[in-house]
Amino acid sequence: MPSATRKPQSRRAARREAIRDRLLEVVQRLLDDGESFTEISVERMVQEAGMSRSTYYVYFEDKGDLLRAWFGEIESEIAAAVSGWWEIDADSSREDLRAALARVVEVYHPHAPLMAATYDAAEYDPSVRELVNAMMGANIASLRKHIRNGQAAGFIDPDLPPAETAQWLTWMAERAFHVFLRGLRPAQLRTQIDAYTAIVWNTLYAPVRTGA
Amino acid sequence: MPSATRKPQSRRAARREAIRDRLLEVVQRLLDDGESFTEISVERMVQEAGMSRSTYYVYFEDKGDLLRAWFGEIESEIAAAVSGWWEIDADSSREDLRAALARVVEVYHPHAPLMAATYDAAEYDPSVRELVNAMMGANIASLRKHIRNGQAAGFIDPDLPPAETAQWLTWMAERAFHVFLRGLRPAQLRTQIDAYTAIVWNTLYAPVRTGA
DNA sequence: GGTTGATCGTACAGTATGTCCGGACACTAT
DNA sequence: ATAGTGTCCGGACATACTGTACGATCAACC
Repeated sequence: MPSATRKPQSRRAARREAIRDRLLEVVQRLLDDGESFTEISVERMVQEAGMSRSTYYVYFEDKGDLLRAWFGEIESEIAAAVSGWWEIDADSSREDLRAALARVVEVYHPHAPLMAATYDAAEYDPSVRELVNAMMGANIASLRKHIRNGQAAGFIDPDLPPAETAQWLTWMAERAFHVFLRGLRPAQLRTQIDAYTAIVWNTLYAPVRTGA
Repeated sequence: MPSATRKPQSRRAARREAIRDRLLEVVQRLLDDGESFTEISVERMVQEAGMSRSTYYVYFEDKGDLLRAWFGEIESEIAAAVSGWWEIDADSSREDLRAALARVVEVYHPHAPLMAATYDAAEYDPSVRELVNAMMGANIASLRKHIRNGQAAGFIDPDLPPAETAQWLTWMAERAFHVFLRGLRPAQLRTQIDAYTAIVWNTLYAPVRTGA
């Protein structure tokens, strides 16, 4: 009998992580082959990972649980990358912005397929939807705050409506990351980052620079 | 017996349209209640429209066929609205741009729920996916051409990479229309159109104006 | 050698999709 | 009136996927 003090949860949690990673690898591969998460059945997933379906349901509540387990871990990594943007201020150059946005793209890029799967699953799985909405909400709120600060400090176009502009720009990035940056080779990202930088720079920061 | 010269297809086609509209009304209502198209079963749809499930399959191939039938008709309406944007040139004011974009938003807005459903169904229905990709591709190509023309004519920032910028801006609009403009009352659209105009104006046209 | 934990196979209920068919009903031409 | 035609309904069916349950198996470990 295992002692009551030795928590039995930790072994199980570790096992869950191992299985999760094994499955995510399979899912990633199937996604790269052009299938959507909705089209991938648990049976298929589990079979290609060499595991029985019943084992899956030992560790995961349902199909979406796999993505939820992954999302929780990745979220902070993304948030850390994005936070570099908020350090842009009156003293920053366009190159500084480019570096900050490039970092976001580069951190996001390897996770694009699974991220897209998560946004896909959000369409029919309410608990995934909640996660996704929370993340987007947080990102939008951060950018809105940055815009407000920048307007107060005079380095962001004062004519922009902060909340709405934050919404448009944040969702723009979301689509870009999931739809057309996905699958690009790192070298091909350069021009995409150029375009992203140009849009953000021209929209937010350029108007008050050329004017000054 | 109906004469062989009197095409029996026309009656059927008309009937199909009538049924399609009846069903789309139901779907629209369910979507407005916060459900996603994936979550709505044919059974439910058909039942709330007071029709049998077998009748549905007389007129439609599968679940996605309903959306495909609708999408074909609506596409040209959208395309017509967007084409106003391409008339912006060196002589146009920011107000002209705003009017053009406002028209796009206003034409799109009432169709937002069904459009979102179509983009949702694209995740698991390949033939819907094809339609959606074709439309986005066409829109992106139009904007890319506009950017190229504008750069040649000197009224659009020459530093922008045309293809990539077109991609980012087009997908930005897609998300906006489907995700957060959806459900807004017409009066609430004003500030959103302001933000949209500001982003497009600052990105494309403003840089070469303040500079000149 | 017996206990434990992890996994497997299988079976089951529930739900959805798409197909098929027989019957009911109305309209219409003869 | 009646037979043909178009339209719809209800139900049955095959298939597929989800999530749950349970007994069997196998390896590790005291």
